[in-house]
Amino acid sequence: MPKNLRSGAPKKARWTPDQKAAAKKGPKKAHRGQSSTASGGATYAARPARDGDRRPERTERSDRPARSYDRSERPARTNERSERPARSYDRTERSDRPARSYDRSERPARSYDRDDRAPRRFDRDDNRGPRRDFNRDDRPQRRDSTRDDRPARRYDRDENRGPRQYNREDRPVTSTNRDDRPARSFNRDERPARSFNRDDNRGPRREFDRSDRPARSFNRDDRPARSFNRDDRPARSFNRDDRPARSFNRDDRPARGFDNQVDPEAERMEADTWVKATRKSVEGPVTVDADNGFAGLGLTERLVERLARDGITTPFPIQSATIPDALAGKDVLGRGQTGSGKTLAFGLPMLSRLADGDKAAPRRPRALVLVPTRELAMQVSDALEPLVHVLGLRHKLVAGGLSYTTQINALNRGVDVLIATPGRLKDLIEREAVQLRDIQIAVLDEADHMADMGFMPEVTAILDQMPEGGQRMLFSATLDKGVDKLVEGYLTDPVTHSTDDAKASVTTMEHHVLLIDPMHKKTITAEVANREGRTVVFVRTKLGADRVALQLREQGVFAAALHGGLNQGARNRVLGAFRDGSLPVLVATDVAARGIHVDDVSVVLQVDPPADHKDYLHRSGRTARAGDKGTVVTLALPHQRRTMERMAREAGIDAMPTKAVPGDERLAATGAVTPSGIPVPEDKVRRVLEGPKRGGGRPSGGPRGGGPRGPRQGGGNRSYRDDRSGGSRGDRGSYSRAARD
DNA sequence: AAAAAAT
Repeated sequence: MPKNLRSGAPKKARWTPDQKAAAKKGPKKAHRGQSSTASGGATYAARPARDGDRRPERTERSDRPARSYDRSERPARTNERSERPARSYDRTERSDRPARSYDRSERPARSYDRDDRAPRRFDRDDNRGPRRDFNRDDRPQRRDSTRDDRPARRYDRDENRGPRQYNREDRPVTSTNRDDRPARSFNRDERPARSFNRDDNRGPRREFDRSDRPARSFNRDDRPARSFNRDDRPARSFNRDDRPARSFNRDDRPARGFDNQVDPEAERMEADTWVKATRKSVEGPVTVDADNGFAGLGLTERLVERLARDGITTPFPIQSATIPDALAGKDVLGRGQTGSGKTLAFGLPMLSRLADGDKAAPRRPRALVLVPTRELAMQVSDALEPLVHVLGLRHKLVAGGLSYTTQINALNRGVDVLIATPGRLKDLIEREAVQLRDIQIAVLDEADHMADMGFMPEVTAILDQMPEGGQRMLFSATLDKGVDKLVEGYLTDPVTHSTDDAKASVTTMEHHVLLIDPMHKKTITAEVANREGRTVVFVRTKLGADRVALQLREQGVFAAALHGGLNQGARNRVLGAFRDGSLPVLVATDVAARGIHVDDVSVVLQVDPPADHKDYLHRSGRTARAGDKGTVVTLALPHQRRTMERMAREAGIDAMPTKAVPGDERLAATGAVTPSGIPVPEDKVRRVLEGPKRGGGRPSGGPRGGGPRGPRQGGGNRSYRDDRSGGSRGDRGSYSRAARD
């Protein structure tokens, strides 16, 4: 019997010794005499028979014909099910009941069979064989054999017992078949007694069920209602709201829809960016001024000009340091946090070098940029887009959550620069959609993250596919063991350039570590997050992100979660809403800790402390970008104080933990405002985060539309990336600031 | 723990 996962304690505990005794003396027992638990009997006693109970029918076994007749008339199959105990009874091997559900799960068609059961019942009593034949249309061999095959069947049952329960719980497919499955399997597990009861005392068991589990009996009788309930389930409905396509996906495994479902919108947004960038690149003539800092670095003139068109004329330190060496084809080890301008630091020389060579052969890209998250990949792709284009090169973003087709097609046409996350790239390599033997330049961005245990095997597998002697550039915030290994294994005489020291060097950033009582965490989180401007709230887990976002909304702070458990479309929408200002608070896992660029994040609030000082710096790097001011607030529970002190030391920040309570002036000093307490209406959340309308809406969706794109679309595709062109910062283009990361 | 591929 599986452990009772949900309730924590076995239901058995509820039975008094008297009840147990009663159970043992139960009527059914009398003729069965082998109930393995007392539960059925006990519950039986507890509940009087109802009109709806099948008992009477059952009792009347003798008039089987009549019965089968009744059965056929019975609309709900469920009822029949409950009668099954009789069946198990026939089978000497009761113990195998679980096996039965196992079979079920294996036979999707089963639900259909169910409707057919009425006849089956009939058969059952008299002639087992026939009945069975009827039900199992799909098993020819069985059909002809009647009694002979019975043993075999039992055998199966026994064997499958364990598996079956397992399947029930875990298999999405199951739920797909039956609307009520999830609830059901749940219940099953909770009621150990049930399977036992089944055999012996059908009636009792049933009563037990009914009285004990109102919801269930309700659902059973009334299936439609149940499916309805399904929609109400929080986690689920959340997803649903996000993804118009979801109902469509429903047939798929939930996990899949949730995780890596290819989102058409994500695809379209990708295409959209491309169009926009292309349009921008053909605006009026530009002159490269004499004081253009990029002019003297040796880059192809077209690139310098293209940058100037977007007002980018002064290289960041890491750029001026790295570019000459990178242009010379040397291996480069760049140390610097995101925000220091890494994308252009490797992107410009890479493209400049590629500009001269032959075009890429089909499926054989010439350069590879490997990044740890999809968002980062998109950001890099966007940043390089205009530059790639101006050189007449081609690039492609290859990452999970996007369709294989476009990626494979692009690769077939030939791609010069591949921007990829490791998983999908490896997948495509295995599918022979791409090979890396022509890679001349490889870049590892956020290498310290890529060197994580989880990433490392894939990363090295990919690196091993590339020819030796190619140029490798590796950018990392730190040089710890993992990165060291990459450097030793894959870089040759690297030139190291570092702008900062993996320490907090940004002087415009303020750090606060607040020592708080656990009971105040929710309130304080809401206070700190509730302020003018954008706030990024970091939490440790995906579940935590959802939870904190919900709690914030309940307290009147408009927030939404961003994490890897969302499908790509939802990720894009959330990030887009945050970037365009319609969503003030982003609650994220570390998926957003690195590289993600959003302007004007005034506060980074770490509800859960980061894992280490590197993460601290990466997370805090979401604020105070490019000279802006920013505040980093970290909440620490008492037991986290020492860790936080150490981390602050390692990160080079000056912030001793100080106690804080809700309404603290210390919080107010950072701009915190006590939230209204009026929950943010869910439809507002939906409105802001919803995808393109389906059914009756514009064919290709809302404002991000797929229609002809004219200048009026200047603001364009906000949910895909930062696009503030035309704003106060001038028309610096899509890679204005993001590119400097 | 999260992220990164799905089947």
